[in-house]
Amino acid sequence: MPSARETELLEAAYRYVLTHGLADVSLRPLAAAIGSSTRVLLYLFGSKEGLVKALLARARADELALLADIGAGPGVVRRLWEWLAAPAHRPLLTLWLEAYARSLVEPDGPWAGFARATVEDWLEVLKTSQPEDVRDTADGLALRTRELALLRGALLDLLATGDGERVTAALATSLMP
Amino acid sequence: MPSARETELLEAAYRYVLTHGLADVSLRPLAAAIGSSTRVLLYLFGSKEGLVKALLARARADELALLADIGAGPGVVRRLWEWLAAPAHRPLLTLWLEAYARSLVEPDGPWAGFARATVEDWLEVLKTSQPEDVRDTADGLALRTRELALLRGALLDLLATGDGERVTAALATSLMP
DNA sequence: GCATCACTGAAACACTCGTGTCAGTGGAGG
DNA sequence: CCTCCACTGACACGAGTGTTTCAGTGATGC
Repeated sequence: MPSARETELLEAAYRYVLTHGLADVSLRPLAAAIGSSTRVLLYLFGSKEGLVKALLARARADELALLADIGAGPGVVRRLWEWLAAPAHRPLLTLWLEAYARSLVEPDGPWAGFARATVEDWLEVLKTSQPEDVRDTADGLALRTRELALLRGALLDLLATGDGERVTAALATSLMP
Repeated sequence: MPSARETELLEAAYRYVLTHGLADVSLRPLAAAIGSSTRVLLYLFGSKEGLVKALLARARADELALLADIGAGPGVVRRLWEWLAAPAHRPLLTLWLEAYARSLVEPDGPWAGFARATVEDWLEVLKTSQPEDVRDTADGLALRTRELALLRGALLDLLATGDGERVTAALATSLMP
């Protein structure tokens, strides 16, 4: 269990990487920005890898909190998209994509399994939102995989172009129950 | 116009980054792996940034060659997906995703505009594949944006899970003309 | 009062990084 | 032959990296 100071610094570091990216973060600038020192970060998190792992877990916690908040049932896709498209969430989602890509390129290290884990998290939510009688059928699996692909692909487009209008219009047919 | 030696080394470096990733490549290991030296890479490409830019352009050339090859007309989505799902193309696509994410995190530098550029490239291909009477309508734009999202989201899933069967099944309804 | 413990500061270590300097190669053209 | 020019090797420079060592703090609990 983390100490008070540890969660405090983790929170500050999390805010830092949301705007600076996680890929090429380095201890000294990070420590300076959050009013700490490399010595303390190393003391609390053991190593840089430990810190990155903690930050990734922190980001995942945000994601899981969202999924719990969204709930299940009809209209999930619409609610998920509304959340994804909100400008306030863009830094988090950019960070998410960064970690996703990284975990594919470098399957070892702190990133390991991140991409696969989020696919499964989301598929699970979509699954519990399906009517019971299709949940365990091949059609059900195909349908939620398709919904996930649509959301993620739309997100990619949105993050690159910022054109929320066009992308939301493209999803419109899926957003009507 | 690049010299013979330059394109030769670029090709070798391209093969290297396809397996090692582009994000944290460094000159010395790269030079050693392709039988060159940092001195020569710097001489030919001016700087590391120049080299990265050349590599990014090289990857994009692969992508554009594909798009030209696929052609236009009915069945594009199916043909595009067949190409995306081919295991042989996975390194290229992982590299593509890496560059995509990077260009969002770090809008300056050699990566600039990569994400936006590929969105436009692909939308263009999908557009010329649409029947003329919808090409310039709002519906046409929404439809191809949707197709692109589906393809890209499916690709994300595939790269993370490797589960080509499930993802292809999810796309099935879109793959039938 | 004293020991314990979480935390912190300063400085150093052993790297790796991109890049610059200076000196050559070898072959092609005059 | 001699000159030019694309290319290459060896090495050093300054900056930045994660990590370690050593030496403290200040508060808490006995």
